[in-house]
Amino acid sequence: MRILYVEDEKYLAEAVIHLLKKEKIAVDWVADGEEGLDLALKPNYDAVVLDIMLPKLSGLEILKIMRERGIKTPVIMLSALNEVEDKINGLEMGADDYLAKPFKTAELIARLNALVRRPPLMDAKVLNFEDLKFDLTNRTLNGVELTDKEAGIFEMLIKTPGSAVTKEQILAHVWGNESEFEENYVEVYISYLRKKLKSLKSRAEIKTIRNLGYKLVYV
Amino acid sequence: MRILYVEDEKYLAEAVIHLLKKEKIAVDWVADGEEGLDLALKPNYDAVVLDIMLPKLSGLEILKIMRERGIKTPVIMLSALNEVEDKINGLEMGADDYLAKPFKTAELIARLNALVRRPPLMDAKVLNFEDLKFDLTNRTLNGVELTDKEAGIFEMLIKTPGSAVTKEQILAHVWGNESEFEENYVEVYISYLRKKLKSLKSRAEIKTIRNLGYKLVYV
DNA sequence: ATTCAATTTAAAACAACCTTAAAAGCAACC
DNA sequence: GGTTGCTTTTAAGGTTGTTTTAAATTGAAT
Repeated sequence: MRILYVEDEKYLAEAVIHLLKKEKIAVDWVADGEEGLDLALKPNYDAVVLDIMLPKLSGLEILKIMRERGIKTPVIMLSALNEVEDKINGLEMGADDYLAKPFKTAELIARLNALVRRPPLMDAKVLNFEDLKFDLTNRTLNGVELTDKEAGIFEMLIKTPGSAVTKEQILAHVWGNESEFEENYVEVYISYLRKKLKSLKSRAEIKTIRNLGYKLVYV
Repeated sequence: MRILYVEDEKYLAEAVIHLLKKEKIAVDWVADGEEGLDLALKPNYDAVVLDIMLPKLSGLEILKIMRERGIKTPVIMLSALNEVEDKINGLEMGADDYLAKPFKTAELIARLNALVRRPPLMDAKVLNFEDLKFDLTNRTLNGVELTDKEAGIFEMLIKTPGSAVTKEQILAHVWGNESEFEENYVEVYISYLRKKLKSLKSRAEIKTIRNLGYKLVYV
């Protein structure tokens, strides 16, 4: 699960992020409303957590614009000390849940899981495509092991067989916010994945769509 | 058997825990409702014992949220002095049993055992995997003795042969609530277990899956 | 033909993991 | 009650596999 967390209190954010990571929840964190809005408008997240009091643009405004643009990503609002009015405003504007500060991170995790409708832990998932069987718990593809990043990318490809995934989506999902050389990361790992697919003698392969991205196809 | 016990009366809790330990029941104890909820939402327990009157979040609320989230761990409710209404509420909300305070710890033990459907004592359980025979009652693996922690970890591995167990799952199951250095505990004990497996000349071994966990495999 | 995107490789940097040993904790025994 | 022996925790250094970086090569499009 990947979420966007817009929060201006640095220390709080760091603490929360640390705990979310332990739950295998990847977090993109930004500290002001404008940046938050930019990221929230991209369809890269399973959920968005918005503080209300923020520099430049409040959480409520972000939410409002998101919904106006038709972005349906689930949103959890955070606000200090039970400001009831905010709560009402938030829920009316289309927030999916609400959490009063201070909150327990575990409570946030629980609500995130509920929102993303994923049972709290463990699910021995296996994804199939033609002659491929991708086991998420063991991170193996037809028996051969994949590394973290390989698995992250392959999961995206096999979940949308036939339709393309952009490099930006891959970067966002597997790496989060990063700096230089980003696109090459994906290229490198696509190369590794192709090598592994070939070693499996699978008839599936990763097809490049120039200037767009990649997709998994069956030849 | 591992249980979660949420109780704000410290001295009562200590007394009860002491007696449960004698029965080989491992107990995680927390004193307030919020912490209780956090832990109750994880699938780490064979049963949960909830006092009703608690700071921050009542036992009934914890139970309610647990069931909403689909957590099916058996729950025993505790409440002072036959508050009949609480009893009814509790059972309606999905509690599995109910005990009025003050109670005899032996009574609690009996109900826990009943709930976990395990005959009061003795069960000569033996888990097998390829050339390994792990005897839970005297904690021996092909004859060699394992310590508490070694056995706790090995049990998890041998119960899910072929699929990986994460360090977090191991920590939760074998240690419960803990603080610093946690991950290293697991690493140290995996190392000990490997040493013992080698001394047995078993063809089974513990495989590391980087960034994910461990699994038992046969070479 | 030239340019820009994508591929591939290999080395360096990094983080996860392993191992060991000593310290601390605990329980059994005299 | 202190000694003994065993388990668990703490800590640090070494090892290995993964990820990042970078640069050279290939391939597609105008």
